[in-house]
Amino acid sequence: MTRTLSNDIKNQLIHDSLGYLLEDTLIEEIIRVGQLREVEADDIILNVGDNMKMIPIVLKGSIKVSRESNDGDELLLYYIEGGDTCAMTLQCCVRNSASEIKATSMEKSLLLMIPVDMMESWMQKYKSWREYILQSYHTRLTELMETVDAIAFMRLDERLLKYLVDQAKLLGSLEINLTHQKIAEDLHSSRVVISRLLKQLEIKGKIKLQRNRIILGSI
DNA sequence: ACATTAAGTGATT
DNA sequence: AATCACTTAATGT
Repeated sequence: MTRTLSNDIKNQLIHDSLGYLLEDTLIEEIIRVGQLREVEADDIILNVGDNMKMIPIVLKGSIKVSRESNDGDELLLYYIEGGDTCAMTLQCCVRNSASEIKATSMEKSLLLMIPVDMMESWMQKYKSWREYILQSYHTRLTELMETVDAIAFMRLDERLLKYLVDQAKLLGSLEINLTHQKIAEDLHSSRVVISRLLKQLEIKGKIKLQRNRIILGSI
């Protein structure tokens, strides 16, 4: 939660990220009720079992959404980037049920929190809001299918490479600062296996390995 | 110098 | 592809 940013900056940010998507009167309402929230890298925004009463829209940065099993095993589902929101959160907000997913920030990010109560009235009032939400659902579903495909049809080494490339694209850097352990968690594999596959990728010249860091040759 | 954590390796299932 | 058990390397105090 931050109050340190001036309202001017807040308004500017909202206009920049959402202005071309949503009608002006709605933007004004968003500015009125939305709260900015700054998160650091690796902050947990939403955990499994949480009850959210605010819907986050990502203004800056990116969020990782993952599934978690009872015993703490994870699986990466998809990412959310600037200007986008998470449909799953929406659903669990409206039904006021516990979250099925976990959301973690990948980098220092800026979120705009919208109280759930606004949702329903906006759905009625604003065509652009309905379209925005629907579009969000669609995007999420498409991305989800892509991950399902990856899990079902790709070998783990292909999946790993895709993961690295996605990561690089998202954070806009060929240097990926992750441990093998973290990668193994996202892909729901084990560290040893990931280490070995990474070694193979290095031998093939696709990446360079350092401690806590992987450098991609190209995207 | 020592402890801690990340990464590498061989063997086994 | 996963797991175990162990080694080696890098890093923080």
